[in-house]
Amino acid sequence: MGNFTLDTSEPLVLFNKTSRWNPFSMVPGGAAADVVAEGQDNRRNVLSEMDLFSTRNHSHNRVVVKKENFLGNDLDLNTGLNLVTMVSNRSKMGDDISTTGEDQTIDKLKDIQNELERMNIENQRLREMCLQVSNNYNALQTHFVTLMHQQEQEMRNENIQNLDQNANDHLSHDQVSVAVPRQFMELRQSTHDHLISRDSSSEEKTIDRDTKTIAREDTPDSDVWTSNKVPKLVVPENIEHTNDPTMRKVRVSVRARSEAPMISDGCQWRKYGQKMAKGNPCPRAYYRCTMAVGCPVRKQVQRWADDQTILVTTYEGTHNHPLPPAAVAMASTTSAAATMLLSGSTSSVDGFMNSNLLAQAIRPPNIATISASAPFPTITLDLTHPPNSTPIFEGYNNPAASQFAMPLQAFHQGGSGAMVYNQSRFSGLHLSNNELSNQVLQYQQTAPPQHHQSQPHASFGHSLSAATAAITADPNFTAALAAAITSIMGGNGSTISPKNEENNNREMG
DNA sequence: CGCCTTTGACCGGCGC
DNA sequence: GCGCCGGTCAAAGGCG
Repeated sequence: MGNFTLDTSEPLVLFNKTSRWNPFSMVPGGAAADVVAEGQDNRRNVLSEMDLFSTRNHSHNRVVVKKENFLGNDLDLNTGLNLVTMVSNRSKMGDDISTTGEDQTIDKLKDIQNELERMNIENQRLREMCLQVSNNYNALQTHFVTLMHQQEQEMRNENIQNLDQNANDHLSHDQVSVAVPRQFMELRQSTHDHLISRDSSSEEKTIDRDTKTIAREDTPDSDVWTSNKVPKLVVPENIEHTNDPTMRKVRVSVRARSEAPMISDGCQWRKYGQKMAKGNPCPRAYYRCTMAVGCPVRKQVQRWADDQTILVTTYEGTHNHPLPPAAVAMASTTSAAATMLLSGSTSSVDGFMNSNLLAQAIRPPNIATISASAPFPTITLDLTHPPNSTPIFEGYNNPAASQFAMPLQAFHQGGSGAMVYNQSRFSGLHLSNNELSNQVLQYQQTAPPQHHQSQPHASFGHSLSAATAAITADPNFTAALAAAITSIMGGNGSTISPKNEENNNREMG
């Protein structure tokens, strides 16, 4: 696998149907072996392409020589350095070479030509596939960004309207989502009047932050993301850029069955602590996002006490920087869940999810736990009940596959479990199964569709899902293609780097 | 050298 | 006030 060189940038000259490949006519005037060996790039590339389909492990630099040996051995012709002389002599001597030998040679050459033509066709087909996948990826990315932009625009308009018209109104059910965190945190101790005043200030903050968000896209800060570490990043416009400490109090917990010590979510994390938590024999690891200086996002990773095959990842906070495409899915998921938790209203969930035609297709119940008994309001997405047996994010060696499959899997229905809804101290929330499901399905519509295309099918479907996810997640198309091929070929691996795996295995047991 | 993990110390909230 | 607990800090060391 690692030896593949898939160069589709140039037409394959010698494979071209219009130019028949003839080893004796490769170099007009003779000296075929010498000239080829000294390297005409086109020809060398062509021969390298041949190796792509060969079962033999050729080195690129030696291919030409091997070809020569091939002719020499199989056709019983001396094609060594004296090839010029041989060819020349043959043309002079004419009948010295037996006609049966020539026939055999011609037959074998024809076979080789046929083989090459088949390879050429196959190569063309692969190129078309690559092109199509690339186009699909670009189209989906554009669509996704467009939807996110629309959603942000809607939210901004809603904020402005509320600010203009409802400055002195009572809190309404459809309060702007970002205004809710403080509102929620103060519920138990604030009077109605307090809520009104706080809400107004929150709304002002919201608009102010929106302005900052827009400004940030044009600031030199974004230049950070032109580094070669992350070739291309997407500003998650649905994700609020805020350092508001109240937002950090909301947590989104993702529970997933995985042997991997840590689920790769596309972000860069630095571990800053580890503690033994009460009631759990497995240590809890603390990570902070290191993709930008001052990013407030934290996450905790811990195996579940009741079932240590289940990994619980708890996110807290909102990224204050653009995210790589691979991280957008998870960040969007957690952000939407957090906002949903805080707003308790479909109309205020970031414009993320409005009503949709698929709502009736929901096969409840989902798994999402909202807990107010924890120190901080927490919504838990339980991904341990995959719709079709094996969780998608396990068993694929490309992190990108898990990055995308994991959040999406939470939203695949198929009777995946029950939505546990605990409102104990949550009088302010209303969140029905239907609402969550509506939002969830809307998210599905905004996500690259190939993910759920793959769901109904078994192994190949999963492979395809992993492949398409990898391609979608990886801005480097070549790398993504390699990952995709690996996935299709059934590679195994972890969702994290070997180093991390080793370390985390030691830690997490 | 930069980035990461490790790990003991420290801090603040909470219950008794 | 004290102890427990969750969360964070920061120095030390490892790694590529």
